[in-house]
Amino acid sequence: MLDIRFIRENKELVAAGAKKKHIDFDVDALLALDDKRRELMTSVEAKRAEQNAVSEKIVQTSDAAEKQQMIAQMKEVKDALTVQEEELKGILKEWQLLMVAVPNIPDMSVPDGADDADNMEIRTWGEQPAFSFEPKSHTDLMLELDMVDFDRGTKVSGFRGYFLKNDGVRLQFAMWNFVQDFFIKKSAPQKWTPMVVPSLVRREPFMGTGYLPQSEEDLYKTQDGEYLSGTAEVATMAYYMDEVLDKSQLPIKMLAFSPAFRREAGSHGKDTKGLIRVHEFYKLEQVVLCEASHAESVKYHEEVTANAEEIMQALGIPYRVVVNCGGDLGLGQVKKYDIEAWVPAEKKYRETHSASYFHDFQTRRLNIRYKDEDGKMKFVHSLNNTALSGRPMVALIENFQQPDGSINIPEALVPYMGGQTVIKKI
RNA sequence: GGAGAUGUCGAAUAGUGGCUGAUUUCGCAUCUUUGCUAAAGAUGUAAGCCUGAAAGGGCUUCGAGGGUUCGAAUCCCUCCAUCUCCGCCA
Repeated sequence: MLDIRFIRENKELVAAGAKKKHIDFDVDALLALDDKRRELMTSVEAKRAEQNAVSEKIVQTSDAAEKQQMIAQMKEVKDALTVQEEELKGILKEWQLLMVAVPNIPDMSVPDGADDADNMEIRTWGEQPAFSFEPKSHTDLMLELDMVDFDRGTKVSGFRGYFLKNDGVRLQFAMWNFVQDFFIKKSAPQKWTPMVVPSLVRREPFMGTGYLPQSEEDLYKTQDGEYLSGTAEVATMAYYMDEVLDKSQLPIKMLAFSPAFRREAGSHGKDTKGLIRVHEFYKLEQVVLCEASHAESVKYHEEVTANAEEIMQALGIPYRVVVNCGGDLGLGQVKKYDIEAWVPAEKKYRETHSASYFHDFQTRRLNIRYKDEDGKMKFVHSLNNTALSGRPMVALIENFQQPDGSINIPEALVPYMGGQTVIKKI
């Protein structure tokens, strides 16, 4: 959400931002409604002021007749007030709906474009492995090594269901532990706080982070009205919801682990095999809250991106970084980098990390503030990036496969695998 | 699942229809006194919105949302949270 006063004063900027994101939004319609809202509000408040003033007189008057007369007079004011309040309520509802639909303004450095095909590669790291044989997919490799069971996964859980097994489990846990230690070592000068956060989350945090109301169909919903979140970002961002932070606490860096659930409503035919696109997986997420400064946001955006790159480098997974174009940005995002790992069987880069910053778009909705030196309350800035999801393991398995179908363990993970250096058929 | 209790300004607390946007204590900030500290005293101590060049004025907020009333922290309803007891499950 943006500040209505900012929108009023910068309507061209807001309109241009929406256009760059390829989001239809009529700023003039919002501003017209806002004029109506303020006009009605002024009138309602004047009537309330009158009511308050006369109420005070009613108390002070001892003359019973005069009192009765004033009460009668106030009844009329109240009736008129009720009518206007109803009208205002309707307008406010409509206004709220438009307000949560206003897209945040993308950064100057975001390239133009309609969708992910227009994202711009800004750097690559690592060598795409040159295989002397036709590389297998992670699906085949894992099945042959008994690391996963999709058939029973589907039987038990339904479409896209899976069981991780044996070395699949050990490798996955090794990766969690490696990444967690990576951040613990990173915890100077500012501490990364490891957290395990809920996936079962109320509606408000989804509204606050910008996943609702726009993406309702992508979320699982319980019969009690909560939703299952697709990323730990939702609960982690809401941790400080409705709180006023001390400036000395900033930046707050959280490393949050949670299960992630995705309905994949719009991608029924895509990636139907393997672990690339599943309904349920686990995720470690970097979430940062910093002071309200563009420079700070940019600084930490680069930092959370660098963290993910360092992890990929330590694992030896070739990747590239793209800067997402306007059309591929979410409603609240100012700028986003995707890190995409090389997936040999597909001969493609596939997204493994998504680093974005939001300025105060999320924190305004979530009401997370701090008091600045000038004594003013400000909304903190927020940003996040994946630390590790299930996908890097897919890339790792395919990139490290050997002619005999075994998988070499990257050196960094060997200690986390109890000294094991290779996954092979026994 | 059943029964009951509670939710007030950073903390604790007063407050059962108008004189309460709200008592008191602590905390915190500034100032005074002081060789320094402590102690004492004085003053202040929310946020949001509307309006205004500003000064200022106004509105809203006592867990949240509705309702009753000319008027609600106070009465009624729903929800949320916490606590106690019972049941159920492990």
